[in-house]
Amino acid sequence: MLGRAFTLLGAFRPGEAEVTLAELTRRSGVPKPTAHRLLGELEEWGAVERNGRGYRLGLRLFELGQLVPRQRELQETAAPFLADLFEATRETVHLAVPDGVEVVYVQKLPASSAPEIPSRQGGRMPAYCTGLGKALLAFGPPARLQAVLDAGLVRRTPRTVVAPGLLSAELAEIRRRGLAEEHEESAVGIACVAAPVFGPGGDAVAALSITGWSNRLHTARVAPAVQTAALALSRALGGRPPRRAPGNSGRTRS
Amino acid sequence: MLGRAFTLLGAFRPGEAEVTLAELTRRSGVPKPTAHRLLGELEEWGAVERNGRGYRLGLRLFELGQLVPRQRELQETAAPFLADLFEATRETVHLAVPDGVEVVYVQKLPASSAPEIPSRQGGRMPAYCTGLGKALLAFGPPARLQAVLDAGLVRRTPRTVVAPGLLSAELAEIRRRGLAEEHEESAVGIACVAAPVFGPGGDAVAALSITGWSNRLHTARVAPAVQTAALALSRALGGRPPRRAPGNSGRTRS
DNA sequence: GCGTGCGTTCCGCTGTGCGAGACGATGACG
DNA sequence: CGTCATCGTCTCGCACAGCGGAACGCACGC
Repeated sequence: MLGRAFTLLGAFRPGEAEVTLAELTRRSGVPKPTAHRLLGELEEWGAVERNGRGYRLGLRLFELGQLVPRQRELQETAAPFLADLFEATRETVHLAVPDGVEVVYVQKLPASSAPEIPSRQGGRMPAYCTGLGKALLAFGPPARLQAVLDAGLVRRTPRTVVAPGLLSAELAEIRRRGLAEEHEESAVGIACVAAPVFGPGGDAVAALSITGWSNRLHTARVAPAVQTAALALSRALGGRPPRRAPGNSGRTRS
Repeated sequence: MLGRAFTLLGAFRPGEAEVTLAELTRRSGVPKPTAHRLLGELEEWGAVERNGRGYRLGLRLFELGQLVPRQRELQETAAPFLADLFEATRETVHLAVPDGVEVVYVQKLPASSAPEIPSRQGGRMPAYCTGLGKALLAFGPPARLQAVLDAGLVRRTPRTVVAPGLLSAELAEIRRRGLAEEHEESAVGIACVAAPVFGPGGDAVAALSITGWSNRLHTARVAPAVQTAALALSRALGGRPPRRAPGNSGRTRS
């Protein structure tokens, strides 16, 4: 029963004002009388709201969602750093956390001149083809990358990297630089610079980025600001970057 | 069963990292084996996450919460206006919507020099003793005010208005000015200026405010900025303020 | 060792959840 | 207008899903 209810909740889509009972039944496969009954209970609790024939997700879910520690703690600590980065660059700022083989956007500060970026606060994107995701893969536990490779790499644009060897090599380079870039791998016209944010455990627990038009974003110009903000946020979270392997010939950053 | 699950979800509190099964049982009254079973199902779905003996709300609820039309549509439209107001005043900015006899905070941009304000994004406060709530009562359907009066007015600070007649008179004044103020009615040391935000239907669908220390906030200085932002947001939402009653002797604002 | 509290599992039983079908309302179309 | 399709709402027999007291092993403090 609980699964059925959540299946119904999962049938609501971004950007929709309202959905009818019939449409929810079609999407979820829950029979109409059952869906009708469950929606009635969900409505009692505030998880859905009803307007005539239309249902929409209810405010109670927003309230619950704001209690989620994984986003709340991060968002509270990160807010000033993100605001600073937004003000310094005037480009769209993102903050995301890893979840399975994807990233979940915890915060998005959209720039007014921003391109149509397929990200959304509370939304998900595959990790392997986003700057944020690659930063998280490069500095996360190896099992995270393995899960991504096991799940398979799917081409989303002509520039998506779908060869496991190429991705691994890119992640190694990201580890050397401490920065990830994205050039139209997840969406045409979009570029991004992302840096990992470290928690007390030593792995990247989040990543933050600047996103803009690929033919306009000066990645070299914004990269130091992104990394600065990420390092500052890492410190505020009680984390710090891992030690560089001694044999690395990476450039000195002292 | 669904009610039980939601009761368990409702037992999580703001600011907690994790809660044990035993504590959830104590708070919710759901017997331990039942709670254990339900939490297991909630975990499968991502609504809760587990770490040893600790449970916490899961990312899936954050994702769902970000789909809620009532906050999403408002937040997307309001974000630039709120950011402008924050930058212009450098004080804490709030945006809230009405729900029953309370306001729910949709967005909060905290100022670094802000007092300890008992508000929280996704949190609730009574309407009758908050600037935001009073703005919503003054410009909302009369049934909303009636529900508040029926529920009763409870003193929270020495300055809380608990006489229905005084509250109604204050709301009439707010309707004349188009602005609400709060002086330590919800929390000691806190002052606030709030303005209603109108939707296409003519009633206030939200309110926005500036909040600060009561002995430091120049309400007269920030009030025009608050009202400007609220009127701009109203226009962006396809709404506008109601006509002034012809018999009113309020000051002309042409 | 003992006591307390924890999370996990079991299993008989019952009442809750289920949904095909029926029904009235609505809207589009000829 | 009549017909058809789709909508949301309700019914009710029944079976099985949900329930939770009790038991158990583990951890911790005295």
